Amino acid sequence: MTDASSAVTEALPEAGSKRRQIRPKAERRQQLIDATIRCIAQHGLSAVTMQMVTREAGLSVGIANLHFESKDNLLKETLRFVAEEYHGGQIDIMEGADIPDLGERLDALLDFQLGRGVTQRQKMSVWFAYYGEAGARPVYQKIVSTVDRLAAQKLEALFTDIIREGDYSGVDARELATGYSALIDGLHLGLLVTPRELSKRRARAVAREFLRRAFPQHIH
Amino acid sequence: MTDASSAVTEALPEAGSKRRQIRPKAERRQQLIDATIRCIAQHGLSAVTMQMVTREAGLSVGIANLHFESKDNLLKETLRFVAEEYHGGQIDIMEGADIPDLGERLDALLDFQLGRGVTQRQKMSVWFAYYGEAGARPVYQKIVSTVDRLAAQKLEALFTDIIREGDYSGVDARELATGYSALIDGLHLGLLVTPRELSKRRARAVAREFLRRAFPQHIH
DNA sequence: ACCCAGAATGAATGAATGTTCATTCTTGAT
DNA sequence: ATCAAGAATGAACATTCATTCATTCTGGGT
Repeated sequence: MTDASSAVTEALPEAGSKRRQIRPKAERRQQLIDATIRCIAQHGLSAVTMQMVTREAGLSVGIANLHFESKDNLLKETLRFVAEEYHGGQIDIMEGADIPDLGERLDALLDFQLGRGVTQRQKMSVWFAYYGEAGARPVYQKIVSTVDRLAAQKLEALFTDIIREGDYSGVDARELATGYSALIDGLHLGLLVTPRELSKRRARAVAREFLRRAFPQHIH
Repeated sequence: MTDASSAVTEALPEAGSKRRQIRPKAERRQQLIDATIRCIAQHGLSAVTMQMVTREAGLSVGIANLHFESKDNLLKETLRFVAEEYHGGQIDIMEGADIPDLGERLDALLDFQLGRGVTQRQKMSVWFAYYGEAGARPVYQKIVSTVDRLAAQKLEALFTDIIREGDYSGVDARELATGYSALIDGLHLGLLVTPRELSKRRARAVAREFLRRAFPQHIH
């Protein structure tokens, strides 16, 4: 994937560095997308303005319409980035030839899904902000559906392998994959909306228990 | 709870009935909340305007600020209504002395959670639109948390009873309740965002399988 | 040293939105 | 029949926001 941490060679944003910098298109795009993510997380999707985003990025308002054609497009591209980052990470692990043991691979998947990177408030906020609008905006539905379908297929394939290896009976890989995906989504929701009631530790325990119940030989 | 179907004695909205009607405060409030729900579902939370809502309700723009002080407040009260309707319905069933058999009570709960009333696109859209903003708006978090906590307690109590009755071992009621709640939330998300991939029928099958795995004697 | 393609800026513009309030209208009590 | 309380209206206002574009500035090529 593209490098998420964009501010590598960039000077510190402080110290009145008002000097205008010219950077390649791709870098500016990522810079604006990152700023958009932070703004959505902090203020909510419905409160995000172009001025807010460009100020967060340390740029002028005109630049956003230069690299993206409109606010709508910037939001769309931001969703695409988050969706691909999340699902791409999942898929990498599920395909993961680097982890031959299937049980360990499951563990790695769970770690990714409920670990530091994904469950950061920022990313979760963005994720569900778009879900909230998805009912009214087919564009968002399509973006999420596309990456989601691929991830679902990979998960089903992984479950199928595990079922074969463990000789589990009476288990439908497809149904189980649907359930597991829904469970993870629901736990993310809980972490976002009621962090007092649901700790990250407990969320992992719950997800792990779900897997253990289905694949007792592979988990623990 | 308050009567959700408000338009009982109201005349048909058609036929140029431009005559001004004076109605009690509570009725107008509900009328506006209902209109808000429809608007959020159709256009998305971030696109909802006061003009849109009042037109949908067949009223003038001034009326909204008469009964609610502001748009913010109208949205807040709408969330409160949806949250209480959903969680209230759940709690009624879980406490339900009218269904003595615990297995049947579980079934009734599942029917409610994934049945017609709740999974209507309208209600789901509203639900997740607010979840999306919850990260940035503590008010929303608080409203949802309050009702959510009570429902979680009732569910845990029900699971505890079932575990005792079925003599199930190695099952933690609290953890299982967290998992089941998360699963239902995740299935709602799936139904909203990827209705093509997840049918209502399959969502119910998945949830049912989760319960059957935990309480085999009580489900089927 | 010079130049210019195009990256970056931000004041200006016009459209949209939340809120107000002077006015009109309805209804139930007298 | 009359009246007052207050419910309902919608034009007007002030604000905010997305978008534009004339202008400025930068950095690599010559």
